[in-house]
Amino acid sequence: MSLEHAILGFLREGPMTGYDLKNVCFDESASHYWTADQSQVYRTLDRLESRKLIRAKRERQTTRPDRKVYSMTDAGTVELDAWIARTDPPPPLRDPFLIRLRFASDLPADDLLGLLRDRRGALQERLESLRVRSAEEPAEPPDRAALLHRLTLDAAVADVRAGIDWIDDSLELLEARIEQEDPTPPGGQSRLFSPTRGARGTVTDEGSAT
Amino acid sequence: MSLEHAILGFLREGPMTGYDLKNVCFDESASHYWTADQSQVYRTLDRLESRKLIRAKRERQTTRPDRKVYSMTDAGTVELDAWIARTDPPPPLRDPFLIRLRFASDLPADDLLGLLRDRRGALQERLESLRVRSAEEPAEPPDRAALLHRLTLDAAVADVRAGIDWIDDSLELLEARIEQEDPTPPGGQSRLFSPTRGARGTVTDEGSAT
DNA sequence: CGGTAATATATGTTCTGTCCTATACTTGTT
DNA sequence: AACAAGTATAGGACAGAACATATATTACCG
Repeated sequence: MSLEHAILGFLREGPMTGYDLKNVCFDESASHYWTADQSQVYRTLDRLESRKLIRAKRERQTTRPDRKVYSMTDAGTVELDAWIARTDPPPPLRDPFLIRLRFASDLPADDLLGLLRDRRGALQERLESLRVRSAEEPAEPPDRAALLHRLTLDAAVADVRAGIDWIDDSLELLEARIEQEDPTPPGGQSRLFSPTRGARGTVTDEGSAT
Repeated sequence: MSLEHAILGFLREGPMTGYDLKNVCFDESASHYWTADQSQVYRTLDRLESRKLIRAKRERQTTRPDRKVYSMTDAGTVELDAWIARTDPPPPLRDPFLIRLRFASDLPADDLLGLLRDRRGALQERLESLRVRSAEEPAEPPDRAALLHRLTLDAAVADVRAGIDWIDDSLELLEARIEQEDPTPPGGQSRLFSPTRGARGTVTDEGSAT
């Protein structure tokens, strides 16, 4: 359902081909909150067309293969507006990493901490790439649609940051607990230099304070 | 894959039936980071058994229908440990609400704000139920496994709070923008009493500061 | 001339997850 | 006696998504 309406949303802003939807809309514009496979896009377009929510116009091209330019119908606009006004519960958190963590109690202490640090690194990378994308957007959104797009980026950033902060808190709790369980640190190695965590601020205001 | 390993994880802590896995493990213990359908649990158990990662023992019961108690095999333990040590990228954010928001620019201002406020309410409810569940857990986790379980709860709480904070920021930005676009507030209704947002602290320290 | 990349669409297959229905036995309620 | 609720397992049907592969055209590069 969501993909259908995302496509309707994009098509309302202007006619487009399946190719553009995939490579421009989903890969470049919406990938931080929704992704879609190429095959999924084309099949969904077929379905939307057969339901008369969009309409296709085949275009002969001399320099490129033929393409089908889709545009909204009135029925499509109605359907989209109805869907947008709908309210349904926020999607539940669903993260394999938390399964791992939950059952990682038998891991050697270092591996356990390593698990968290790896995840932290991955989130940090994601945050950086979101920062880049954010920077590409106009600082002052020109219209309401641009502002809403900006808000979706903010949501993704907030999500990743929350993950990083949670990891930092978890690392602290775990390190304390591990020390308490085994009061003999292995050869001064674990406590003496700890590349564990940067200052919290570094995470929060994206590097400017490094 | 994840469900399989979640089941292996639970079974490592002790033999269990499909019924218990569904009603105790997934519905009560793990629901804040992973859920599973009843039919999915039983089918996954079948699959794990056929792959020799778990083993079933049929138990005749006089007072209740027969049940199959599953327990781990050595192969299952190996598989679980390997999976836990694996590192894969954090799941991308994937939220239909952000699709709605992104394409909601044509909505009347009040409806747009209503969309966000509704979502905020739903998240607040979720936060409350997490708070209740958190309170049921021992304040000081007795062992490492209990600590890890606690961390998963913290992750869920952090996730929901990030969502609420993001909404609050978004409401502020949107209200400013709407006012700027239409400098004539409709009959003093929108600005005079604004049930829009509680103090930020209220969200963060769960109601004690109401 | 051959290979790769970009443009453009389409289909087959598989997996995960959800919903629904069915079956069977026991206990407690009306 | 009928019915609901709890315990316990199972399977059909289907939607959404992921993965793989196929095909056609043109442009560019070595």
